[in-house]
Amino acid sequence: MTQKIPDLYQVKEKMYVATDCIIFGFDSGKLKLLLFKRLVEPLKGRWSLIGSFVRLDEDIDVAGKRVLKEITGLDNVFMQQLKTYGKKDRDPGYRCISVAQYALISSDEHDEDLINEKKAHWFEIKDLPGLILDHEQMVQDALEQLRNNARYKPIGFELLPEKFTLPQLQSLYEAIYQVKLDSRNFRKKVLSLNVLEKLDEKDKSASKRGAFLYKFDYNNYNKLRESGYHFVIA
Amino acid sequence: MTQKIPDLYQVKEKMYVATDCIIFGFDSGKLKLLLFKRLVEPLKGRWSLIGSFVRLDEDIDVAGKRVLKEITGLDNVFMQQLKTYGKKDRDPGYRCISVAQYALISSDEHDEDLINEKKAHWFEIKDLPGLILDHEQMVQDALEQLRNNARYKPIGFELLPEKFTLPQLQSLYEAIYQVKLDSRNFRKKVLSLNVLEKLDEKDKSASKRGAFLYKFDYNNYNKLRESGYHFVIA
DNA sequence: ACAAAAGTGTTGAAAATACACCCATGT
DNA sequence: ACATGGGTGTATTTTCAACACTTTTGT
Repeated sequence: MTQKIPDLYQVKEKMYVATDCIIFGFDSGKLKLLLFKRLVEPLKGRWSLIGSFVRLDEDIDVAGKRVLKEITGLDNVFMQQLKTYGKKDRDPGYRCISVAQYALISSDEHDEDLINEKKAHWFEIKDLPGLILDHEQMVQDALEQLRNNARYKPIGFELLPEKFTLPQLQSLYEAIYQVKLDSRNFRKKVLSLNVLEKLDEKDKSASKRGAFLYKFDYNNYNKLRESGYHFVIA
Repeated sequence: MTQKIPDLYQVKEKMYVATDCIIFGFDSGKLKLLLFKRLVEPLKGRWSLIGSFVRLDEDIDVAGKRVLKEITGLDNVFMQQLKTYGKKDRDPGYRCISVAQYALISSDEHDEDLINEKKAHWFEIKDLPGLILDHEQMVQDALEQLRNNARYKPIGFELLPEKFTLPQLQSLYEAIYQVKLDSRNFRKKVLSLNVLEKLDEKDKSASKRGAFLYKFDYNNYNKLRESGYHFVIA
């Protein structure tokens, strides 16, 4: 039989490649999502994720960071690729695939003026408006991945400021998983992991007594990982 | 201040979009990967994953299935998107991003002639040759995801024939995680999940006594999932 | 003095681990 | 009869889950 070079090596068609950002924040005990009112046709005026085409000379993850910077003013944000959406008819205009990436930002940090200017709005996760195209699917998938990952990696910490209190951390996990946790068991479990460093300061913004602040200890976390341990909160 | 529509809505450049397939198999107690000797320049003769450009009128996941079919002759294979590789210089020739997908196939099924014809070869996971471009990274990432997923979802079963024995299943998990498991504890745990249906047949290919065959029970598994259970083996 | 959130221990149940021998069968 | 892999039970340790009161401090 003759050896035919398969067709697949030859078909070379180009497509539009975009990235969309699912931006999670945490504020007042609520898990939130940053959404945008589209300023341009088509679908002008509808809520959507923020996205951009990826430039020819730009890494995809860099494109995500660029978008995030343009919107929030933030650099150095935790961002992770979620999934690529590539149904041939997902965008009615032209063939465009989208690499969705999700970001976790601590909501005390972003630039509010910038967000207002871009007609963006923080929505509670339980109360999202309808979104264009496959953006609702993206959000569902991102939530699922966030929940999976927050169980075994400390990415939940990315949603908090550098220094945070245990009640804040607990409330974050409660918001992510939509459950109520017992504070005694929660503290026991978290502290037993030895990945939190207790500081000598207190945060008094949430109570008169004040709660001790902690920092996440990446060194200890990495040691823990290497020894094959699984990080399970909640 | 004037509201400027951000640049990002306007840059529209097209790129090549490819998909690469990480094909896992399980055979003789070893976890294996199907690799290909490249038939075309550039990098002709080097080992690589098998891939293809995605066609303009083709969903990305469909492209993956097409590639898999061309190589193994198999339809209806478990396949899952891994990650999109989009560094701007990942391919030296032109800007090309690749959506990596991984497949799990039960090694008794594929078409050997087809594989020979395509100059493909099954490599043990512990003994892989060097690969082109970022394909080694893809394989590492796929392994990590396989290990993560096999812990909480029954995807390990995809690597076995429809009917399999408990010693086979145990050996599969041992191959995935590179550990030795205690057969009593393993059986206890797996059977306690109630997702296996014991058949009245035995497989005598591995021992004189023969081992009972089991089938995976998707109904019970789905019930289990809905009740929020986490599937943890090993 | 009181309201409001922070912090703290114990007990019982359940799950995970460690561990060694008999069984069935083909040769 | 023996070699080979299949199959089984129990005791110990560890982890998880349930549960309520005292402390601190600003008003």
